[in-house]
Amino acid sequence: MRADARRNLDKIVEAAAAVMAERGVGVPMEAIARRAGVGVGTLYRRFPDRNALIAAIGEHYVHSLAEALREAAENAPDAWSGLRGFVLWAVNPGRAALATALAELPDETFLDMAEFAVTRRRWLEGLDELVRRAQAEGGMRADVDTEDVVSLMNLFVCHPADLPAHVAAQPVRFLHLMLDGMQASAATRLPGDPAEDAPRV
Amino acid sequence: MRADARRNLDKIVEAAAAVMAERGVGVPMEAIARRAGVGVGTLYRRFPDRNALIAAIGEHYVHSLAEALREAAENAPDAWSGLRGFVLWAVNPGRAALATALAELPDETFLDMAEFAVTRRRWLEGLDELVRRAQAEGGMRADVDTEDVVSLMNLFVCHPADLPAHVAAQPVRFLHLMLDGMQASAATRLPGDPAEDAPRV
DNA sequence: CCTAAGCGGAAGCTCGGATTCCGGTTGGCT
DNA sequence: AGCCAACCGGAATCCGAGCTTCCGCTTAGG
Repeated sequence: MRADARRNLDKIVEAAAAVMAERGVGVPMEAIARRAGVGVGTLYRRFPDRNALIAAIGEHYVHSLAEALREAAENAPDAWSGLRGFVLWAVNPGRAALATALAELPDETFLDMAEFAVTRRRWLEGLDELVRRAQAEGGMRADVDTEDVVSLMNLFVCHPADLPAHVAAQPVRFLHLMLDGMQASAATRLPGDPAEDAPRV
Repeated sequence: MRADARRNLDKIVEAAAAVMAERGVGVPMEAIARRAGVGVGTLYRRFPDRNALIAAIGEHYVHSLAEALREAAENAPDAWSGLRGFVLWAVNPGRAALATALAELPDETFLDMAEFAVTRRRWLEGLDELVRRAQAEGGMRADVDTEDVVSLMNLFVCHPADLPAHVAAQPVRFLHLMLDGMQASAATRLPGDPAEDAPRV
């Protein structure tokens, strides 16, 4: 692989991550190419379709998530503030924002990316562990689960262009509100609790 | 206007509200026509473009919001639970969900709908009043404002199809989380507070 | 200096969705 | 009952955004 080709590849992945974070995963290929400063031809030579591109970005993304999570879990004074800090970091619009798109990608896309799947699973497990710990320590309400946390992240992260203007302007503000709602001290009864909402026979 | 034409008009508005609530404001005109059980031709005869349709729905919508707000404000035991009840009601996916689309409509659209603008303003004022009251009574944290509440509603309401699957499946759950975060008892420091975040000179 | 790898971006294609239009239908008045 | 203007449905047409290909030109690297 020639040196310039290599450089372009990096520029493309970086640009795609940025543009998709800004305008959603469905952004025109040409917009990505333009941002990367290359022609669409170059883009297509490297990535036969959008999914390949998403998968490539996802790989970077998940790695950085895993890294940040590890760091948060280790350095925070307690599990809940670690979790809070991690989510705030991860949703920063500057980071690539692809969790939902990744989740929706057909499995075939990852055929030759075994390592990626492993990292992803490990990340989810790490998050789950941190959540449980935060709950055990009493910082986080017990009726919220890991999947809720992931959804919360996705809510702000996946289609920034479609968010109401005020939310898009300061997503961090709303993130704080949500996180505050996840605190143990905020707990009210949440719907969807199987024990409570089961149909009475 | 012939009686059947009148009936169709109502069916169209109702269908459009439902379909847009489900699939976003950009949903194909044909989908609306199908749901209403009429041909696209009929749709276009009544509403020259999408905006006219949105405005028509918006009128209904705002009226029902205003009504619900009034009721909540009067009947709830305290302002905060009234506000909470109102938001939970308003975000119910069964209701028309158009606030964002309405806000983004060009002003020309409302040229011959003076009454609508009035209702809308009055609704906003009522909401604002309820918020202030909830804060004064100590039920709601003071660093959240009316605009935040509106944005929160929009967040769940505007493009349901684009929400992460888990959120879409039980939006009420996330709504509760957000509302819990708005309770006075949940308050942590929120970013975006001008007094605190002003650049230090 | 040579050549194969690599590049850019115009051209053509696809397809979802908007919009038109007209032959057939029907409400409602006489 | 009979008439006709209002109204309807939906096939046909139009349109443009975005995808994908392809080839003549450029350049890295030996």
